[in-house]
Amino acid sequence: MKDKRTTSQDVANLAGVSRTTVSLVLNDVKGASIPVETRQKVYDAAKTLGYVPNATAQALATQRSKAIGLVMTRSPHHISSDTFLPQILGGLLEVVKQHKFRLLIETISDEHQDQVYLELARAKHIDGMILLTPRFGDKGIRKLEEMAIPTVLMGNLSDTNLYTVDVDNHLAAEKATQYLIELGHKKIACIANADSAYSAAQDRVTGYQDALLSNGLSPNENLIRYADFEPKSGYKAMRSLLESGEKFSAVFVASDNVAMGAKSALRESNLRIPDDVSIVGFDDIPLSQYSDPPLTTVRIPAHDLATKACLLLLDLLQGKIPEKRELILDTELIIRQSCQKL
Amino acid sequence: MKDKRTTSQDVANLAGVSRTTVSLVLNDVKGASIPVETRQKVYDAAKTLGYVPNATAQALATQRSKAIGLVMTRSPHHISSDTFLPQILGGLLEVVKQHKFRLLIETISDEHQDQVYLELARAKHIDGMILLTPRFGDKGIRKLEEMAIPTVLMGNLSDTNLYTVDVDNHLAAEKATQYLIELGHKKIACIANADSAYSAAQDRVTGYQDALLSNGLSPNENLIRYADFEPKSGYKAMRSLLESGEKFSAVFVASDNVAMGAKSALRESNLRIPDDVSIVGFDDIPLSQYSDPPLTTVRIPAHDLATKACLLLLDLLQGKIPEKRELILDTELIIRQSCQKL
DNA sequence: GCGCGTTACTAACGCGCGTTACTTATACTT
DNA sequence: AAGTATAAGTAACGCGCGTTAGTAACGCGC
Repeated sequence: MKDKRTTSQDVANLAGVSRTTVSLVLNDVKGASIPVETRQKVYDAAKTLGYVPNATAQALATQRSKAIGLVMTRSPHHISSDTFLPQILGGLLEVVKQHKFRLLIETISDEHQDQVYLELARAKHIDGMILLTPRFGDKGIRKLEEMAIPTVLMGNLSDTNLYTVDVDNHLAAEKATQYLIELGHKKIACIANADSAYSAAQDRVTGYQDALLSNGLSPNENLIRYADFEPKSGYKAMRSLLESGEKFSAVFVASDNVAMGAKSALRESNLRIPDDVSIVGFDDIPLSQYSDPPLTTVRIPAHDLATKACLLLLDLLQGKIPEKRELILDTELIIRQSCQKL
Repeated sequence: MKDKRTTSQDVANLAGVSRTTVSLVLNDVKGASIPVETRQKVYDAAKTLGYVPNATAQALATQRSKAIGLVMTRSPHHISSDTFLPQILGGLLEVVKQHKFRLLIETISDEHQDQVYLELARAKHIDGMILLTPRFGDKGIRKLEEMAIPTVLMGNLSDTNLYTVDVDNHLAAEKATQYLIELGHKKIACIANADSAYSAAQDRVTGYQDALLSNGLSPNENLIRYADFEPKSGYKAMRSLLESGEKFSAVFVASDNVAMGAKSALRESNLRIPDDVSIVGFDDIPLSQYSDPPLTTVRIPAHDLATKACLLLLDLLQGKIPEKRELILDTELIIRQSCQKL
C-alpha cells in the first residue's frame, strides 16, 4: 500500500462509472437519480480502495474548509499556564467532532494584530473563528466586523456587533463580593485576573466595587492589584497587598489560577485561610476543590461556554441568524471552605 | 471592501504582468530572473489590493498543507482536566508559528482508531502529526508506520519504529522513589497516573518497583493504585489506600494533577503532609509549587518536549533524516516541601 | 409516429494556485 | 553575419474535487 493516493477517479474506474457519479453517490446529493445497484458499485469500489477524499481539494471546490479556528490573543507563554484552556478545548472538540469539523489553534501576538486577523480571514483555511479573551484595544476586531467572516466572541466586548457568548462577569463578581460582605467582612481586597485592557478583568473589578458601594462600603484603590493570569502574578499581588500595610480580612481574586499564587503568599506570611483571611476565587478550575482549603469560587460553565460558542458559530456558518447577539450563561457561587465569618 | 476575494490574477492585472510572474515574485522562486522594477510592481499591487494567497489552493497545488496535527487518544472529557496540556500547546504553538505552520487539534476515541488515523493521513489536511500519550494497544499506530505519513510520538512505545520524543519515565520514577527511600521511608505506596495500557504509566510503576527492589525492599502489590489523569481519581485512589489498612509513610504519585486529589484525601483523614505522609509527584505542573505544601515532584520539560517534537517533525517534513530515532530529555527532581525524613 | 418527461449518466468547467515548457527580445561570442 | 547564450515573461497544465449543463435512452400517452 504505497502512497499512491487513490483519487475519486480511481474509484470511478474500478466501479465502471464516471467521476461525477462517484461524487454524487458519496456525497449523497439529493437531486441525483442513481439506482441502488450503481450506488453499491461505487461504495464497494471506494471501500476496496480505501478511498478517503482529499480534504484540501474538497475545500477548494466547495469554498468551505470545514474547520474553525480558536484564536487567542495571548503569547504562547501565557497559554502554558492557562488552567482554564483545557476545559474550553474539551468543549470545543466535542462539538467540532460531532459536526465533522476540524479545530485550528491560532495565537495572535500584540504586534501585528489587525494584519493577522485579516490573513486568517482571507487565507480561508478556516470558515469561522472563536475569539478568546478579547481586549478593548484590539483594532483588528473592527476589521473583522467589516469582513464577512463569521466570528463568535468568548468574552464580552461592549462596542461590537459580533456574536458573543459569555458570563455576566460584573454580576458574578458582585455576588462573590456580596458573599464576603454578608460574612461580615468590611475590608475586602481584590486581585484582578489581568490588566484592565481585558474586558472580563475590568468587569470583575467594577462588579467588586459596585458590591462594596451598594453595601455602603467605600472602595479603597490601595486594596486592588492586577495580576496576569499566572499563579506567580497572584503571589506577587498578594505580597504587594501584605507589604502595603493596608488591612483586609478577605480578598476577592478574579481567577482561581491567580488565587493559588495568592494563597501561597498568605501561607508564607503565616496567615491562615480562612481563619486570618477569607478568599473567594473565580473560574472553578478542576483543581480548586482539591486545594487546601477547598476554594470557594465562582463557577464559570467553561464547558457550556465552549460548546455554546461552537454551536453558535456552526449555525452562523450555515447561514442561520440567531435571534440574540449575546448569549449569557449563568455563574454559580460554589461555597467551599476558604471563607469564614468575621 | 466586500468579500470579493482578491486572487493572484487580480494582482497580475493591476501590476500589468502575468499570474505566473506574480507567483514567481511573491514566492521568491530562485531560478527566476525578474528585474527589481517588475518585482516592485508586483509587491505594490499586492499591497494595495491587500492580497492574501488562498491557503487551500496553495495546499492543493503544492501538495502540502503547512499544518501539523496534535493527535490525542483521549476523550474530550479527559482533555478538560489535563493540566499538562497547556504547556504542550504553548511549546507547539511557539514553533509552529515561527515556521509559519498551522496547528490542528484532533482527538481519537477508542472505537474507530485504525480508521481515523488513516483518514487523518489520507485526507491530507495535515502534513504530519504529533501523537500524544499513545497506548500499547493502539492498532492504528501499526498502520501509521506502514503509511508514509511523518509522525512523532510524544511518549514512548517500545515496539515501534516511529520517531519519539520522551523522558525516561522509568528512570525518573526510580529517582523519585529513591529519594523517598533515602529519606528513610520503607513503606511506600504508588498511585499511577493512568491504567497500564498507557506506556508512560506502566514505565513509572516499574521504575517505582525497581527502586524498591534495588534497595532491598519488596514491592507490595496492595500499595499500588491506578488513577486516570484526573484529581478525582487521585482522591479515590488515596481513599482506597487509606481504607485498605496497609500502612505507608510515603507515596509516589505519578502525576501532579492526580496528586492534588490524593492530597485532598489525606487532609480529609487529618493526615498531615509531610508530617504523616510524604508525597512526591510527577510532571511539575505550574500549580505544584503553589500548592500547600509546595509539592516535591519530578519536573518534565514539557515545553522542551513539545518544541523538540515539533522541530523534529518539521525536519522530517523537509526530508531530513535525524540520526536518532529517540530523543530522551532529562527530568529533574524538584525538591520542595512535601517530603520529610522518617 | 411524435412529443415530452423522466431516468441514468457524463463531459467539461472552475476553485486558486504552483510550475513546466515554451516564446521572444537582447547581448555576447566567433 | 550567424550562432548561441541569457534575460524576461507567459500560456497552459495539473492538483482533486464539486457541480452544471447537456446527452442518450427509455417509457408513455395520444
